[in-house]
Amino acid sequence: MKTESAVAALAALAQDTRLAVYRLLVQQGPSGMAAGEIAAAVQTSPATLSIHLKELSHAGLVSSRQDGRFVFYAANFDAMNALIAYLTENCCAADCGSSCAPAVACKPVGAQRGARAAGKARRTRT
Amino acid sequence: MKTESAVAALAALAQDTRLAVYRLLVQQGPSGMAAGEIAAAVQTSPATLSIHLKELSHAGLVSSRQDGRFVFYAANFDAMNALIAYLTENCCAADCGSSCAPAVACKPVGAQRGARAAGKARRTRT
DNA sequence: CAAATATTTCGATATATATCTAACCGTCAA
DNA sequence: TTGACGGTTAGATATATATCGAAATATTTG
Repeated sequence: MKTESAVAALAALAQDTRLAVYRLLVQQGPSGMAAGEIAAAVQTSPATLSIHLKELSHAGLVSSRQDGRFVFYAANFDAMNALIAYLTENCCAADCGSSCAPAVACKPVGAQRGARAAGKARRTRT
Repeated sequence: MKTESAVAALAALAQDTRLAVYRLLVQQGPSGMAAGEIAAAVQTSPATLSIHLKELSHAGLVSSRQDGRFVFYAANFDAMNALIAYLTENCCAADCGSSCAPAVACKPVGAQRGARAAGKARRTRT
């Protein structure tokens, strides 16, 4: 993981609303949640939420999938694991007396990955 | 962990210089590193670094310890673990088909926290 | 005490971002 | 097609923050 990506991911999470949204999506699991439902849950206007979701998405932390007129967002667990690995990389390498436990974060076991295919929505534009 | 603390920690890490400093300290382990040495390593002016260290410290991510005219900073591993736990809390709780691996981050095993580790980092660069 | 070194604080400026209202685009149902 | 709903984008404003140079504080040394 590049520094750039890590900073983007951390910045995306370093905001009340976005952090609440992300944690909500983490709890929702791979099936995700519709934008409107998220907005209601975190009590934000749709416009503001949309910008926040865009930032989380741009940082790679969430994926979106269109379903009819709804847009479902889901946490991207791989991104979180990569971020944690980056943060704890070479932990205590300079301290000869210490050894470190490996970094492992939350990961859906046997997740139905297919749900990630966001781009396959319906054709737009008549 | 409170949302407030998590946002503070994430915001502290969401910046190039601070992220570099934090990762450096993670690699240094419990013995830590003097402020001036850190400044040299990340190529920042002492004044700017001081502000960044203050922010990391205020967020609970690093601890400081004065040794003569040096101030040693070290990563606070507990804070990182708490943050990761917070981010992955109740992972996939709403998705009955999934189960999640526990969140475990980098942690010095059998860390000699207050021990002699400090002395060896004592390098004055005149 | 005075000088030197290590670090922090201060004042100022430039840039980034969070939020709002209003308008716009895409999908569904008569 | 029209109308309604879900979601996104645009423009504007207010606040926060990253950086720098200079001065201040603290500790060791002469």
